[in-house]
Amino acid sequence: MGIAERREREKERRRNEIIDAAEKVFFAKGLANATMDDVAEEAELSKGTLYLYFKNKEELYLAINRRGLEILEKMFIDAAAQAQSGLEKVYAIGQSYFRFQNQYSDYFNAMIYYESHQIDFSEDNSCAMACDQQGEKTLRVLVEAIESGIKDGTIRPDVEPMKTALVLWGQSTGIMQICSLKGVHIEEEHNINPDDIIDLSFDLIKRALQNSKDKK
Amino acid sequence: MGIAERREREKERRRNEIIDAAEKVFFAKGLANATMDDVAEEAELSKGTLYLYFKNKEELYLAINRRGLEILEKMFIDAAAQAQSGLEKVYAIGQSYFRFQNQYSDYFNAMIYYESHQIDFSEDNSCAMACDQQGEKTLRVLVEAIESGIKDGTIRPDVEPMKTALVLWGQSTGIMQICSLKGVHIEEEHNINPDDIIDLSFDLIKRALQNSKDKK
DNA sequence: TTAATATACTGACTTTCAGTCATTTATTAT
DNA sequence: ATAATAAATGACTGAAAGTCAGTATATTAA
Repeated sequence: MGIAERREREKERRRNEIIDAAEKVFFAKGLANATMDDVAEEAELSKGTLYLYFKNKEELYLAINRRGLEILEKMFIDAAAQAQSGLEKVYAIGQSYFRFQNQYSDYFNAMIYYESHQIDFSEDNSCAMACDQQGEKTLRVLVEAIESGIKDGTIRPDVEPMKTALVLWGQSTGIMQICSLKGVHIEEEHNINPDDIIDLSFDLIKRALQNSKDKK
Repeated sequence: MGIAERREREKERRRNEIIDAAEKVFFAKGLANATMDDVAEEAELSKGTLYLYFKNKEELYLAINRRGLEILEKMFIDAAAQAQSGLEKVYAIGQSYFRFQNQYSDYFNAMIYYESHQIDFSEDNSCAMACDQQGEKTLRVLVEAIESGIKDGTIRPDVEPMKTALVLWGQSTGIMQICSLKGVHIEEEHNINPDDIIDLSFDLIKRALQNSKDKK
């Protein structure tokens, strides 16, 4: 009897429909200004039903963030595949992160939320845990790029891949967070193009990682 | 008649008392879990009075952040004064930022809030504007350290001080944000000490900035 | 076919809290 | 003393997250 299975599928579909609706509403109004009633209306469901599928507003928002992290992972994989050397892979991943921030700015905002709040990664916050896992997967692409760079000699052999990946992730996120939120302000105040800041950031990282003993 | 002046002084004192109370409450409970009624009680004032002194809850929190940025500026100045070369000054400023994050973690959390939210820097958000100005002052210490490094030859002459300062600020904030919020989690999951991540981050920055043509 | 059971959904209700404002209290000027 | 001004109050309002007793729909058993 496939009834239980069908029910499971329908439940999953409904769950995704709710996330779709939540994206529309949260992306249009911003998390703080959007209400669960707004989402319920967009999803053509009652508010109570939302809470059957998601523990609370934050969990729903984290479900959106998970989708963003999945997109980002794919972009990282593509970027790494395109590049030749390990160092170039790392650089290409950085560039793809930058593209993500531009093309999927709403998902990027969800990521800023995720990265700048104390999230409780416990059993009953399934979306938080899913974000954590997807984040690990996404980061692993960068770790592997660094490892390949050490192997092919383009990256200094004395860096620890995991630690370094965490540093690059944190640094890049920090830079793009500033440019995303305060970019206009920086432009007005200092006549500096935020994109230049991001370029410079990646340039500094490249210099810091490259193996000076690499034979060209 | 010094009555108006005395009134002004008393107003300023009361304002500071409110910020003191807000620090106690917000630092103990966190911004989201603290209420304006809590602050009012701690300040031994009615809630209405708080709104005579601060436009809203966010502005009050930003008043706290301004204090944090003032402390940070002093720490930057001290750090830079202690170091010899420009490059060392930059490194020392980074270290002092790290110390700030440890010693004043509550102020640092206020900074995370400030850096990760879309703040409206308009006329009638005086605390937001004050944060912006104080932020500029604090950043200027770093800009000057970079300039002195270019002058004394320890930092590559081809970096633009303001742009570079913004990059270092964003990168360092990003790293410390992660370590502050997800540090325990990183430690558990990867057996990596968050402090090592921060060390590595500063090491990479140093390598990226140093002038290879510097005669020792 | 119908009754019993299980599952999915609803929306009115509760609670909490930011922000307001008519009123009161305190201070200064006449 | 009294009027005028400034400072402070706290009950009230509106908004929104989250709950839950009740309704509707689908499935199974008799």
